[in-house]
Amino acid sequence: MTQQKTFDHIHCEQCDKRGDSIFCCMQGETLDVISDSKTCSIYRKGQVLFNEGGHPFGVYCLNKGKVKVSIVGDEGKEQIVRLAKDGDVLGYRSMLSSERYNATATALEDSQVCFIPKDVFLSSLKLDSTLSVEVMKLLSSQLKAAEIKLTHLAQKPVRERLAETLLFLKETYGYERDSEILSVQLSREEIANLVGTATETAIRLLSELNKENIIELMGKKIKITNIKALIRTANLSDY
Amino acid sequence: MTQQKTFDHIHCEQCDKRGDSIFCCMQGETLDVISDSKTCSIYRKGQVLFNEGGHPFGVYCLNKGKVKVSIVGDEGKEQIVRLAKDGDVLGYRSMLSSERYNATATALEDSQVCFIPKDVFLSSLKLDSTLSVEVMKLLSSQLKAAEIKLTHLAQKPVRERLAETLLFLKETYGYERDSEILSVQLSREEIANLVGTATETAIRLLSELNKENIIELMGKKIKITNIKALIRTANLSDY
DNA sequence: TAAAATTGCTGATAAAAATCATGTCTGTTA
DNA sequence: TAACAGACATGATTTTTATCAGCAATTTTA
Repeated sequence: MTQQKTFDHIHCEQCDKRGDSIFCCMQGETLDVISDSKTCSIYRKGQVLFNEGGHPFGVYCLNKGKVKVSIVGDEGKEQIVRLAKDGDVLGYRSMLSSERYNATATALEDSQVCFIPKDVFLSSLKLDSTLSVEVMKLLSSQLKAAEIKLTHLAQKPVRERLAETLLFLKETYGYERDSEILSVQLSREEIANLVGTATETAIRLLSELNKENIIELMGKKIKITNIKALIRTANLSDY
Repeated sequence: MTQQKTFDHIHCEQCDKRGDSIFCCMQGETLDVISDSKTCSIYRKGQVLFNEGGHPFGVYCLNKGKVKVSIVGDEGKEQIVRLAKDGDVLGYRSMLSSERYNATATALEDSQVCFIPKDVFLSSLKLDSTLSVEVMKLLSSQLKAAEIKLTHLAQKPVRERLAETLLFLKETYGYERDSEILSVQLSREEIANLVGTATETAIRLLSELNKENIIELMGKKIKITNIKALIRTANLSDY
């Protein structure tokens, strides 16, 4: 394993990302134990936090950065199942059920990641029932999201799913400051693997949306020029 | 609401389905409270346990029977996201996050269902940490299953997914006794909504598998005559 | 910085799947 | 039991999407 560069620890209590995370309701001693036992490192773009099939030794807390979580299908093709942002916790699921990882987590850009050892996390789970509740809520919302995504994959055409994916990227990571440019940069292949289609199809439909002045393509950067039209092409029942 | 027929309560401690359920590790007083507060009713085939959009008032424990859990897509088409069998618990997820149901649960055959009121379940969750752990494990495994299903929907052709679905039905509900006939009877439309395809496509591919002597169609009954060939057409990496 | 490799783009074609249309079979009900 | 509705089946057609191929642009690396 390559040596990870570390970054300055701050106490979890001071972490401004904690409010949105599963650690939001924790305090005092239990939080101290977690804070003291964590190690914080920087993952460069493309580096892997953990690998499908590997054994979990703890949970990863994304302090700052962007991470994709993906599964490799039977034909070797990547499917991105989730995107993680600041404050998100990764790799806890396999740990709960003492299984190997069934997904791979890869940094989409240079990211600061805290690692909490397995035994510390599990004992915190026993000691602090608010943590259990938060974990259950998180799992619930992820399950809900997965089932909706599954339904859309089964029922919606690629163009609608692509539009939906772009909106999802906006929801998740937002815009670059003072612009309508998405603040994630994904390759066309990654966009396709998020949408669930062939790379060429994704490229083609992106340039279609470009021609229709719904988005503007600037290399890897994507600007959403007409979000209303994008929502319309996503054809969502809610929104 | 129609009056449900009830069936004889037995104490949860005596329930032989409990071993496989999230209540497996519970005992003593906490289990008594659950057992005393539950109501047990019979849902006839086609009856709905709970509806997408409705408010959860408790959890459903399937004592005996078969239930489908489905989401209605934006175009009004049903997508079956899960199948429940004896011992499975339903509707706990929306309750945990105090949301409305985001799926509908419908009896596939006459089923005995126990209902545990919300407050009782939630307080048990606080009192008994083994229950929390089991809920987390259950959510984890369902999330894993959903992500795999999602990946297959994105990447595998319908024929493979249909074969996979038939194998899944066998895993979940097994055969009728002394035969290779699946013990669930679904309409062709339901099979299609499980596979994620058009009804005609499902019908066509079923009769293809029939012609190839991999399965045998007997009305709604499906006999798996060559499971090895079925596994091969499912084209799974594991298995 | 030049060469190589990867990524992005576009057109042509093929394959897969959905849709439309029609007819048959099944079970239900008047 | 006739007739009706609903489910099932199958053919024809259209639409959607994937695949293949070739080239341009960009990025990486020597």
